Amino acid sequence: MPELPEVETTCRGIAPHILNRTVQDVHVREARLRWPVPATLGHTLVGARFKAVNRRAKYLLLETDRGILMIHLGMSGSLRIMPTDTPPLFHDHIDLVLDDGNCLRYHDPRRFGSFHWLEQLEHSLLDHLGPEPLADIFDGAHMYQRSRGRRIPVKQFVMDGKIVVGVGNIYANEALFMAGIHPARAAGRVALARYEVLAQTIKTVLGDAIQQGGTTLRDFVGGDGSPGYFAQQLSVYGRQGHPCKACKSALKEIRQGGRSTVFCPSCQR
DNA sequence: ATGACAACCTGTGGGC
DNA sequence: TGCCCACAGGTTGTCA
Repeated sequence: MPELPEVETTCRGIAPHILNRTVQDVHVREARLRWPVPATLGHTLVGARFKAVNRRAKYLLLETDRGILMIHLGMSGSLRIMPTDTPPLFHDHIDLVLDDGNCLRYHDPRRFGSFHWLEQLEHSLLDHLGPEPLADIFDGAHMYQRSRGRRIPVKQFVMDGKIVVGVGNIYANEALFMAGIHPARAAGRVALARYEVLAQTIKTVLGDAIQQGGTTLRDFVGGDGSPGYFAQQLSVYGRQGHPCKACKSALKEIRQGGRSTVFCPSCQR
């Protein structure tokens, strides 16, 4: 489900509600996520106080005075703040009960998300991650340099977390459209100047989506339960067969790496 | 190293 | 109406 803007929206939404709160109790109703939720999570977390809420790639890093809770939302995960006595719904797998009558509740029908406990800010899943797309060190030169000699389609290249993190299927489609680059073009055959444009469109589309509270297609909700409003600004994703907003040509859909790609065959070369 | 693909899991929508 | 298949915002692991 969530790409970087949705994770960032969640991060900002829950932060004010959990900062300086202490975990009173932990309920794990379903431990079978992408990786098993540690059986000791409750023991470790009860009594811990949240000190900072950060994000790295699509991982949420909830820092406590004892260690760090690392959460990934997978395809269908969401985190919400609600009164502890709210009856859990189907697929509400985990509650972190706070000391103010609220809880942080994790909902995830497909169970592709994960909970990890870190003693230090160090984990194999965080190794080898590419730069943050909104950081200055991520630029066209970086993509250009990393793409030389590669035949992989540029769409799949920008979705590779070792190149740049956080760009999922929706925003990869949108950024390529904005940059006028054909998604099937080999990554190694995109010129530096075009990568400079692409780096900028990635930053723009992610930044705009964060401002809109993310994209809600089906079920994404932020920390307060409200949806994101970026879906209405999508130019290509989900608009196959509809007219290009720039040239009115019919948008085309193809499959790349098992994922849907939508683009304008006229504007994108 | 690279790239292709299966795997993890549930829900939904379209076609018949 | 009901059934079956394809597909959905992600990522890891395996294999050639």
